[in-house]
Amino acid sequence: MRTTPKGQVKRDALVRATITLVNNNGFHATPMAQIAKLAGVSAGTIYRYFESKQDLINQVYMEVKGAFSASAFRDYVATSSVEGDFKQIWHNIAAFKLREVEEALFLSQCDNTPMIDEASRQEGLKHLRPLLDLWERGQAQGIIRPVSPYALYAFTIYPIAFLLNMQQRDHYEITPSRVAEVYHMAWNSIKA
Amino acid sequence: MRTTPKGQVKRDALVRATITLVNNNGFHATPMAQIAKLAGVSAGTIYRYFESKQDLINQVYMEVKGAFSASAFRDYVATSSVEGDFKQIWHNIAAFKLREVEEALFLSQCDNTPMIDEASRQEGLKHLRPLLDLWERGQAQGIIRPVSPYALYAFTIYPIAFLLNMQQRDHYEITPSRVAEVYHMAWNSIKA
DNA sequence: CAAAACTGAATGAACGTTCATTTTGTTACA
DNA sequence: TGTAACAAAATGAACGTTCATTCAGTTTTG
Repeated sequence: MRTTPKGQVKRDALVRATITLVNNNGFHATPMAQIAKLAGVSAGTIYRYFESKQDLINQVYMEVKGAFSASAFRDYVATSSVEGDFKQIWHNIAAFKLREVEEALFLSQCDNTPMIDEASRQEGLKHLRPLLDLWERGQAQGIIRPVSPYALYAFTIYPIAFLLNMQQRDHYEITPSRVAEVYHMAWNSIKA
Repeated sequence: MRTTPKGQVKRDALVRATITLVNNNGFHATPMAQIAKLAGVSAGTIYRYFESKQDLINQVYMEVKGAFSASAFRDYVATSSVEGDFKQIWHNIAAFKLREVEEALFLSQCDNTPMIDEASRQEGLKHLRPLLDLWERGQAQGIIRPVSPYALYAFTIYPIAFLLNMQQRDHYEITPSRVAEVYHMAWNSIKA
């Protein structure tokens, strides 16, 4: 039995290496040679899987964003409780960021720098549809503040990225009880 | 009468050019030659004012951070009202970010990437002391949630940066009435 | 054994930084 | 005030390095 399609093992190693190195040094400060080395692969091999460095980053971004969204909406089926639904999705997102720290830090860097094409960025945004729908529903019911989804995102999801960054720099530790506390802060900021 | 100390005019031009170009392309993707060109200065001249590219970024960061803090606490004197004090500081910060968009975007990029030394970062953090003190006071009075200052920052100041970024990408427009709304979201998230 | 995958040295472009030279500004002196 | 001597600031071509990418040759796979 083969669990990993053979042709993907080097590609996966390259994706992993890219995430790690970009987190530590930034995109333009990490040479292709270093990515290849950490992946245990020759420099030229990268170009068998990716057209260029930019293509590599874009693909990694899309994949990580996909994994993130899949986690965010895992097992999600809309119920009659907007707050319950939101709580579930929010905790899914928080859990992903705590579990897949490297992936989450990578996304945070992508979303805050000019390293990703605007096109790929737009594409990645589409995955958030279910959350936007939920928010609209909550607003229609007068449960959630009637403000732009960007404002809702800024006060519920974005702060998690900040806290994760601080944890990474040893200024903050994210414990389970703190997660609950942070959730309440998020909900209080957007509830009507 | 000379209003601008002659020796600083080229340095200022270089600082401005750095901010603009780093915002648009990122640190490692903007060559010194380009910075020089936009500043209307020869490439070699940069090294009369800055030791290296890294030194340039660090100095620009510290200066912008200083201007930011000065704005944040302009005319601030602690009163007996924690909420009033917070409101003033928060609006000072929001006003700075709306007025000095380029500077604010630059800071946001610095704070979210490995482009600044951890030392400079720590140094810049010190300027926030008055806000941290205010928060402690509010917590002692039971007015503000007893959580880490990083959590308070994540839900009050950090979201502004996100909204500014979205405005820059034409996904959101920050109007005066929205500022008031966003303030309430911030306060609701941290009030006890 | 043919095709596909992989290698790593080679390539050329781009970069940060330096420095010999020129330009601009200041001082000294008649 | 005009000018010669000096100093400081600025220039931009040149240097050495680093980088993304290519490709001729080698190994692996089926």
